[in-house]
Amino acid sequence: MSATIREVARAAGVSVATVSRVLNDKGPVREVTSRRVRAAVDRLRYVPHNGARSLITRRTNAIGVLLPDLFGEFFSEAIRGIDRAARGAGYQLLVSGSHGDRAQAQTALRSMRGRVDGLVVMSPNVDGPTLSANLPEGWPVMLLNCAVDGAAFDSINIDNEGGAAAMVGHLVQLGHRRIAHVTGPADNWDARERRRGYRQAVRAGGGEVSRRLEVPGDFTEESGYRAARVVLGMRPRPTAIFAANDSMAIGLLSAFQELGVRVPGDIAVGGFDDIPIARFTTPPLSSVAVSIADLGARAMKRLLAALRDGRRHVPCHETLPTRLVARRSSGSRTLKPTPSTRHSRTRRKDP
Amino acid sequence: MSATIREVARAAGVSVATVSRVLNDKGPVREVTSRRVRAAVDRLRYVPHNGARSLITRRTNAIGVLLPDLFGEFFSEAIRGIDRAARGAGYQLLVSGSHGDRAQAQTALRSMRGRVDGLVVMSPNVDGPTLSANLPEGWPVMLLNCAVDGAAFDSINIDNEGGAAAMVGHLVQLGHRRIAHVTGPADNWDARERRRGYRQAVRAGGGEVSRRLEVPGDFTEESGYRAARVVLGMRPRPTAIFAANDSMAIGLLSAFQELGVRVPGDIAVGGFDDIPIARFTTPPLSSVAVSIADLGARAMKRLLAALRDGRRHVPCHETLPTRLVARRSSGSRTLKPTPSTRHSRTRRKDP
DNA sequence: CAACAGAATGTAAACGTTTACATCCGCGCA
DNA sequence: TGCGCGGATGTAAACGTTTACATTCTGTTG
Repeated sequence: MSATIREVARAAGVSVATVSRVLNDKGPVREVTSRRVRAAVDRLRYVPHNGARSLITRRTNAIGVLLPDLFGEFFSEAIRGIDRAARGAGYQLLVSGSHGDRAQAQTALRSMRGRVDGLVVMSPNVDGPTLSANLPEGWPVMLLNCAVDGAAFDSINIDNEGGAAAMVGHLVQLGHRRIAHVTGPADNWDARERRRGYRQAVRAGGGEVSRRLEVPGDFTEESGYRAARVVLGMRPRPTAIFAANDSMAIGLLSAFQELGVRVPGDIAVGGFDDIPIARFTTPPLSSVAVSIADLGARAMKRLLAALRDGRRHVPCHETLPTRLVARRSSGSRTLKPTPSTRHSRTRRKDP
Repeated sequence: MSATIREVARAAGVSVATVSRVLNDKGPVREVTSRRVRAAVDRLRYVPHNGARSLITRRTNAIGVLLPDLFGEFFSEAIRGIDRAARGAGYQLLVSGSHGDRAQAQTALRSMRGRVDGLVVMSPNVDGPTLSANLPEGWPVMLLNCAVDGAAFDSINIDNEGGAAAMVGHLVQLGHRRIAHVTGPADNWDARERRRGYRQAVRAGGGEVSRRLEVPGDFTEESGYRAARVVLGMRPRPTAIFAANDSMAIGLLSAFQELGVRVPGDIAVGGFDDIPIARFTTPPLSSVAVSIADLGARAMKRLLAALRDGRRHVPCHETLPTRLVARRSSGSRTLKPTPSTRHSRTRRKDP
């Protein structure tokens, strides 16, 4: 199909070693020879075979990315950040999404062997031991927002608990004492952490702590939509709701709009993630900003550093801070932002 | 680092050929031998080296995906669809995003050699010839939503023109005759096609066709936000706007809300893409649905088929139909959808 | 018991690179 | 002239697999 280095060598009348030297400019080679080789390369449209090359160099210049799923803003942002950092360092991305069960994850992991130099793993619903059991020994791995089990791996986590506490604290400060919570999936680590932050902040603020105020959700808009009716049915009725993510908060807003319940007049709403659309909902949604793209980029940077350090790298753990973004849905009396700042962060280029 | 097949062979007291046979279960091997080999594999935690394997088998079981960018709903959906289909067939994805200029695209292309069996290319702002010049000869390639130049490659395109015409026709049917259009970037193929559909439908409906009704945008929410004021300044004022994508339409809605302009009462709004959030805006946004994930999945399926056919595959072109989704922003008098159907399509699992 | 078929296993040559080492050549210098 | 030196180039051995082919077993049959 494609030309090999041997054919190029023959065409240029030199040895394969010389061609290799020209291509990677290593070692001495005369100008005239170099030109002859380059001409042959162009003529034959030669492109080096990366598989063969990485077999001998023991470097692939690729990073494997394991994701539990490929839905929505969150993962697309994460990939974007990872890709940006990887590209900057000359690395490619081998992406693998949707690992429902253990077997799938294992298969994906195995297929990475010999194709990548390191791994970024992001799976909030897979526990650490499972992972480490399936991982080849001594691979550079960066855990992203996983339930870390210990010091075995490098990891970066979002400060879910702190962020949730900040949002709930914000609601408390606005005078709310009965604050409902729409939770995420029970097996999701982020969701559990956020609930912990919620409980802690409610307690700290002297609000009512009760399981009855916690409505189970699953991170989908629909579950938020349904949760709205549940919350409205509570007696006495909560004056605020903290949804474990923005998608569910949007579901809440949508339901309230339909039911004629005013936000934040009748009930205040807060979300988590600050997805781009949050500033465009009606009313604009108060949320907790986590720069997912930065999270990804940072993970990749640290992985690359670990790759450079080699065996003498020591794993470390990091928690990324969040930022409270108060908009109208929580009833905060912040100034109305100007259009330019309102939109500045949002860059979407898709048709 | 990791064990090799040779070490496994030695540990099991057999030859490498036997190990290989056990692992790929090809050729006859006694049950007892097989068990010994498997035990050694487990003990050494052996995982085959895919690079070496694909060097000799000439198959990588990976597909390269070239994207112009990694922003937003559109691309994440596309990747999702592609990934789903690829995974189903046992293929991995080598993703490469953000190819601003030609050189970057070429670099990305080159780095694919020897790592993938085929390519899915999606770049609405790169012309065909440029691409084909950089592509290794005879590679299976599927063009996604590109400005196809001819019969050289396989391609799948969205029916941008038809979709835009459907939306504008819908507005015409509701009585609108002065319909403004917020365009996409000038160099974007989708954007140009949508404008063509807009013009054609306006003409067909006996509406006013004029360059002055076309406001330049760039697919960002912000450009839609700015376009709102431009449109409101037109005299006589248009009674409807068709935005070339939903992001810009959302920008329009946001601006109108701020300015106290009622939608659809004072002005009707239509978008394109039917991104998940469209049904949650206020008012819900009328749009043109294109199943991006299906687009990706379909592309991958056809690529895999082409891979199977090998040399006797003939390239073919396909146009994917769109579906008009009339919601309240256009003022259509459709029944209010029930909650369940409203939400059914939206599945997001991100925190 | 010889011969043989077929199953089980081993040997070694690929695949397309990189690179340590060997070789060759021209040149300055004793 | 002979020698050493360093720059330019070639040779061949890796890298970790698969697989055609050769070889060795194990029964079965004449």
